[in-house]
Amino acid sequence: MASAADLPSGTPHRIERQSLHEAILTRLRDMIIEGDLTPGTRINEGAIGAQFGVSRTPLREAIKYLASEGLVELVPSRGAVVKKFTAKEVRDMLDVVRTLEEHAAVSACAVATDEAVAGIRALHDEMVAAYEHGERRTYYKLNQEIHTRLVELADNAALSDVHAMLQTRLKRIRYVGHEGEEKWAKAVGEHVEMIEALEARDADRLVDVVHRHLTKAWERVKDSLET
Amino acid sequence: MASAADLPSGTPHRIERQSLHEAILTRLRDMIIEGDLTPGTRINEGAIGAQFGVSRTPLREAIKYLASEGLVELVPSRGAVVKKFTAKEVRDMLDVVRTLEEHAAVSACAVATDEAVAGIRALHDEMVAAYEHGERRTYYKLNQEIHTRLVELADNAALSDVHAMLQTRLKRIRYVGHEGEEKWAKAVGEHVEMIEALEARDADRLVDVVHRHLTKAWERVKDSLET
DNA sequence: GCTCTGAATTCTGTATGCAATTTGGTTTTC
DNA sequence: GAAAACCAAATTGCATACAGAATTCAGAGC
Repeated sequence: MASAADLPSGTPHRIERQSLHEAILTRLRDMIIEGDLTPGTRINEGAIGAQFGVSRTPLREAIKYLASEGLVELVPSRGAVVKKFTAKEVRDMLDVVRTLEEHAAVSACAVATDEAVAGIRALHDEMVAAYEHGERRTYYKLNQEIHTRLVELADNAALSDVHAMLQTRLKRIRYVGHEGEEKWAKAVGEHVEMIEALEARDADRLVDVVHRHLTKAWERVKDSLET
Repeated sequence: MASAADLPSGTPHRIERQSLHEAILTRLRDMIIEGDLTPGTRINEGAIGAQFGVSRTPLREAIKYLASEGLVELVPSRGAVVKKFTAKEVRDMLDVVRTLEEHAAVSACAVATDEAVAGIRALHDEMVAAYEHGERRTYYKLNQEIHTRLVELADNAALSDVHAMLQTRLKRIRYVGHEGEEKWAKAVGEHVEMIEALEARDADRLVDVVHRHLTKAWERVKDSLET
């Protein structure tokens, strides 16, 4: 740790050993997204706290944060429950995500630097490689990352914020939503169109592709919701 | 309170006496919005806790919730600081709000019930009355409420969520942004157009008005930000 | 056998206590 | 006189403690 003290005083990033409630937050969120805590489950503070080896205090703080993110619901005197989303709610979320990404697409074509676009191209190529090797998990992660990056290109913090929030709520659902081979192929095709439109800074075309891509995203997941 | 127990078992709203951290949350948020806690201020848990007459535990929980809402920033080992927004951030937020309200406008014209529209008309008339009496505070509150209701007409929970979040972040800024007489008059004029387009279910016109209204909203507040 | 009742248990909500880090001011040093 | 070093007070972060509400389960009554 001595090296940190040696750095010049105005260093951009500090050491910041993350606090416990922050670590718990990440872990809890992952548990919800990956399905360890299924929707409708009550979060037992004692049990989770024991499992994590922490007291209930920072755990409760993390839960409050998750509540504001919309991943859990706070029920008075009954603690927190993992939020269950109806098919309509998922559709509505995708609707908003689509609107946000379309908006981002327009801004991105206007302000994105070549380096930033090249960064997304790199991720895209990686993703296509993952697709060709049938690595769904890697594909999924890169896919998410590409959409996040596209929004970040717009250089609008508020836009990134709300997009990330909805993306987080949807992660669990889209994570489960494994599409069949031919649907998967089409999704990849749309992504190819996206990156091409972006590289050409063709806003109209990019908006169009994003629109189609997210409209289909709903079709891809909706079947897994009708239980 | 006995009447509650007598209600049939599946009653829509329970008694729900709100918990302390929830009450604190509302109070803290109001303090930030109304300027009692100015941007950049560190939130001293001991002091605020004493002022509210509560311990630090529920207070800290409320702070975590506010952090996720984006009203405060969590600095490791140094607590929470009231978030300071740059002019660009405000502009970006208004940009997203505009996009969201335009989207809401389209949906609203398609699915809104006559009663819901009538409800907004009532608020609108009240707001105009407040304007004519020069009651800026009442006007401001009704104005906010109308925009919230318009978004709610779209019947999209995610849309309402993210809109409310940005609206909350902007409240303090727009609260301060007192416009001059003629700008105020124009804002009211835009609102008249909005309610008329809505009552006519004229989506194109409504989108257009909303677009102009929120573009001007930026012009109305931007001067107060260049300090 | 089923429902209702009530005590025992579990769990949440809040307060308090303690260790570790930060902060502000004073002294020391060059 | 300015900067570095240090010490004391204040403050955050987390754990523990305790009261009150909710849940569970056993037994009584029908």
